[in-house]
Amino acid sequence: MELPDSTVVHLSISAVERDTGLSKDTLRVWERRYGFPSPLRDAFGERIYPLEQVDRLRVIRRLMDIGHRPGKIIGLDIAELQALADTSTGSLAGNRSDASMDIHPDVTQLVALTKSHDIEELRRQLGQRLLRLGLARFVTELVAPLTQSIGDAWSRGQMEIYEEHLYTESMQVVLRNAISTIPQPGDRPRVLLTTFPSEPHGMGLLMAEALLALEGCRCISLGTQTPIWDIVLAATAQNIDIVALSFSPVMNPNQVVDGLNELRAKLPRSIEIWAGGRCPVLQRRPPADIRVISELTDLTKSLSDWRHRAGRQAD
Amino acid sequence: MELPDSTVVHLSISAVERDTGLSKDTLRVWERRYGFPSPLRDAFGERIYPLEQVDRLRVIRRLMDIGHRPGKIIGLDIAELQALADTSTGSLAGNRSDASMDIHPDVTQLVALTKSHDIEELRRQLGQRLLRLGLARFVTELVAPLTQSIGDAWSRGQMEIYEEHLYTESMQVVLRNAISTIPQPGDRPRVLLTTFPSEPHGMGLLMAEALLALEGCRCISLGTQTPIWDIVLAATAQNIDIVALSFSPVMNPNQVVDGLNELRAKLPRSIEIWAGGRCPVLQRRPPADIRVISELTDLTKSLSDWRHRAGRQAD
DNA sequence: GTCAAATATTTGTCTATGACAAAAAAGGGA
DNA sequence: TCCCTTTTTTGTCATAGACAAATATTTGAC
Repeated sequence: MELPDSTVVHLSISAVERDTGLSKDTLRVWERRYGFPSPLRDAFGERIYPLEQVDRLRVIRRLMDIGHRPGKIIGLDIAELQALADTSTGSLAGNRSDASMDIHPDVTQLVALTKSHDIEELRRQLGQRLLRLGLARFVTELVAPLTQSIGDAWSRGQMEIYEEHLYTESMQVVLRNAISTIPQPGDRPRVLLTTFPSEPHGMGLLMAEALLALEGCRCISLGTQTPIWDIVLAATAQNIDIVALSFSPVMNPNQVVDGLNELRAKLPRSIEIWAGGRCPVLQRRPPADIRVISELTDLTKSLSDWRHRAGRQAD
Repeated sequence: MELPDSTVVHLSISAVERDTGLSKDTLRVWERRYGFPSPLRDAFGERIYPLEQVDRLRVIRRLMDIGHRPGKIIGLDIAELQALADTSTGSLAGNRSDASMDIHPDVTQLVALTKSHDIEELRRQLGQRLLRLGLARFVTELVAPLTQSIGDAWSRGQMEIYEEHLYTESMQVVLRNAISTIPQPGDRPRVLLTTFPSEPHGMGLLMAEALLALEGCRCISLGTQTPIWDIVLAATAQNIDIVALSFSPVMNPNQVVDGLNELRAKLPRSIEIWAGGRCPVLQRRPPADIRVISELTDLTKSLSDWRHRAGRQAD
């Protein structure tokens, strides 16, 4: 894969923030404390980061997402970082000590297919698996582990972001299609699905929507990135029973906890908040009065619990 | 619509940044210069913003998006701001002086339907319109003006963000479904569709994808928010002819221009960049070597131009 | 009067450095 | 091994000054 030689070899601090997800404050304080990154300065005394350093920052960022601490890894060079990425799995950082639920051969095959960039074939294969398994099993047994494998591969540097985007786009098409064919949706509970403003990943929402709709829930999806106040407005206006939120490992832990607390404070107690997704902080510091859904399979359990409670209240 | 009384009446500076889209730097410098916002301080001396001020900031932000300048409007109170929002249309700030292409009655009806929150009916109506008009006319004559009307209504404060999300979600379902039924996609040009990392709106992409696919393009969509470097990687790996980007008015003008220049520098000259969307800066300062698509209808024109050029080169 | 060039103002983002709370790691005893 | 306390790490907040780029205003020519 031959790439064009870039005339722009340096990035401004805001470009680096955009490309690495590290805030300007963090970039500056790292420079002060650890001596890395060590950007050059332009004619105005402003930081300009060589591409090489930006790449290293990206790798560091990925390692931090799976539990490494900056102070320990920031001094390592690219090769050492890569070695670390290869050895460490997502099982650092308090991920539930799953026996990694032995990976289905289909999953490895589909990961490989994603990397081959043959989108048509990928989409065809996904459609075929969907038909074979049925939507519920397709979601729990294939989509969930596959999405996680893709995420793991990315964090190990074995997959580019754009490849993840290609996968996500294909899978979304398949899932949305399947969801829209679910015959007559039920009436209760009314579930509002969305993510916080800093969470752009929508796969979790689609998986949840599929399972909930199959169980007869009325799902109202706002898509991704809804401001907290608007979640409150939507929940009250739509007479919602449950607000379901999805979090990916990339989300800033503080934003997760602060956001959930803020939302809990603003929503009436009668509306439940369910938080799902592979986000470490949900396990480590689960906020009060929030139901944390660790596994997709817990969703149906939580749902029958809700129906049980709702039934008793109605009596 | 009765809302819960919130126990949390103050927000931290990062929460305000998240909810208003104004950077921390901007919030602090406004306070220094204009005396607004004027947050209280918590026990640690950190800013805490009353909800009332956050609301005012949101209105100010909306007015700025349509061309007002902060210095002129920051002193106004909520009522005056609202009055301003009602009078000013999107025609400030160098929007092409369209005669607003007299609004189709369907559009006003569908805007009203969106505000009524009857999603099922909205989706049904959209599906019906699609069948009646055909996909191409549906996109150019209905989706485009409707989406703009929704955006205008939002910037006038007549529509909440969550209502916009409900609309977007419904329309996306309809459009994606329609796109997936387009029979056999053509082969060339190969078009990569995506947005920059700070642009979460995906409607423009879907509209473009629909029109391009109808014209026989091979569309490869990465969804929204792809890092620039990954756009480059994807374009080269997928043997792309045209990278099509979509921009909404909310995007920061600097990020638009800087991003386009960066992308242009990193992509081989043989790959074209097409930039579309109702983003004022695209008209005011169009970057060099980028094709700006002002109107959706220009898309087919640009496409035949491309085919003409490609044909000549092949000779 | 209109239009273009020159000047002035506005505005966002950058700089630097210090401080501190919350999270994580390490230490100490049952 | 587990729990509680102390220490270290780390991100984010604070202040305040600077300046370029964008926008508005004035000047001068026609």
